[in-house]
Amino acid sequence: MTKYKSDFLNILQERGFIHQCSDLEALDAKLCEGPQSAYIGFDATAKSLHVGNLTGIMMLYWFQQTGHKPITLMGGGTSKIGDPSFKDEQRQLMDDDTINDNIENIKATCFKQFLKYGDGETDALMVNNNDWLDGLKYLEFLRDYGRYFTVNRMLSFDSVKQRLERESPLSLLEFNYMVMQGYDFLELNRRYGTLIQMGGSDQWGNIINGVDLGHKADRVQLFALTAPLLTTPDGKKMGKTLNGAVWLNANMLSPYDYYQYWRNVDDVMVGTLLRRFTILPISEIEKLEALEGQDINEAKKILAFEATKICHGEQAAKDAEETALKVFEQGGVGDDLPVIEIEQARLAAGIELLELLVEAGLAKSKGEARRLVQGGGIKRNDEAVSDVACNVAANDMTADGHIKLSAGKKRHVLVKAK
RNA sequence: GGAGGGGUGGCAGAGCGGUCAAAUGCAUCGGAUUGUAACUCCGACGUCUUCGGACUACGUAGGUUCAAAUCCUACCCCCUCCA
Repeated sequence: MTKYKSDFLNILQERGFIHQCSDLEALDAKLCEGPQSAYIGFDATAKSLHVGNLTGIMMLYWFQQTGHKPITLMGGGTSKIGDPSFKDEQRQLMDDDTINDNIENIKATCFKQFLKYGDGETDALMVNNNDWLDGLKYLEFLRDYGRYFTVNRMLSFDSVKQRLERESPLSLLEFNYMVMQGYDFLELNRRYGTLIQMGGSDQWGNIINGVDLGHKADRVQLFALTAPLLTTPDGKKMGKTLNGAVWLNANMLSPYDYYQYWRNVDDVMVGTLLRRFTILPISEIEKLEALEGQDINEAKKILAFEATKICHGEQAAKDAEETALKVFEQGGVGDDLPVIEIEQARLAAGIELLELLVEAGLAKSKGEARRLVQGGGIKRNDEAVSDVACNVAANDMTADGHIKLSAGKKRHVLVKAK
């Protein structure tokens, strides 16, 4: 294993964050000179980031921990046009208020746990590229910076090449994204002396554009540092649950579900994930990685706990862990299970099971609920239900004052009276 | 601008007048197995349903037919070749 002089690169190396770097040696030296600043760009199109963004956040975390200044760049300007890479979905134009609201939410629920913001030398900084992109003048921009981008070179980037090979259309707008991202880098360097941009390996081309631009326009050496993109063993992007993305915002995904996401990860991923998304000492991670067979569950519990703890706090992680223990190892219920409240009167009268399943969010439609029952996937108070037409009523209440409904082995909802 | 090919379910991709709610694969969800994993096997997979059916769907809008994803017309979009 290569040994670096800087703490930052050493940590990144041993935790598996280094994929490509424009000039590792020079960067290493630079990091030893004193506090540097590095940035990563994030999307501002939702109220929350998701686990797909976590790699970047952790890179910034370590960056700050090793005595440097992380900058979180929100793509407020670029969000206004919408990300064109999902060209099929009609992209709705987002207004400033929504975007700013998103940014505030993201800062409060996704960054604050990981990064310390402030005015100090190594305090994190939040910027919005709308600040400089919004006022750009097309002609001026083309004249001043457009000359540094050759189409020949832009065409050589993988992201572009793939699109051309697959014969899927690439709009000028999208083609311009890399130019704007490159410009962000230059701008940050001018404003804050930022020398480093990090990101996932898919961002390499975009980042390199900024590096080149810095070199050509201002004669500064900028650095690109990317992390390997995380994929599941079958090559898909990580971060999906039954309900969609794994959000970091507790209002969009409960800490318990967040915990469960990590708890249910593939065996082969555990080591990688522990290194990346926990801050446990490497020596401890190595011990966990050595576990085999059923014992891997222990490693997963620790992964889930640690990952939840960083994102949602220790108490939330403990609660999630406790609920998981009660539900899965003791077959009972826990406080963190989702609860749905039904009016006393309705409950007393009895509710059709299928209807209740839909209300509880365990099925999207009554048809689906029916199929679940027919397939033997529904349980009431841990007893399989086979009667499609049955009702749920007040007398199904357990002594604890709830009815436990389950769809499959992992989805449980508590029905309570209100 | 000219010639040709094509737009089908979350994706890929069959079907080319009735037996098509539409083959097959992937993805997804349940079940069995297990370790809240993976693999494998089985089942489900448009919406509603009094479980008999009903309704909505094959780019968009019309038309021909007892009957259309399938034929015709117009329009929109994509691709290839020529200019």
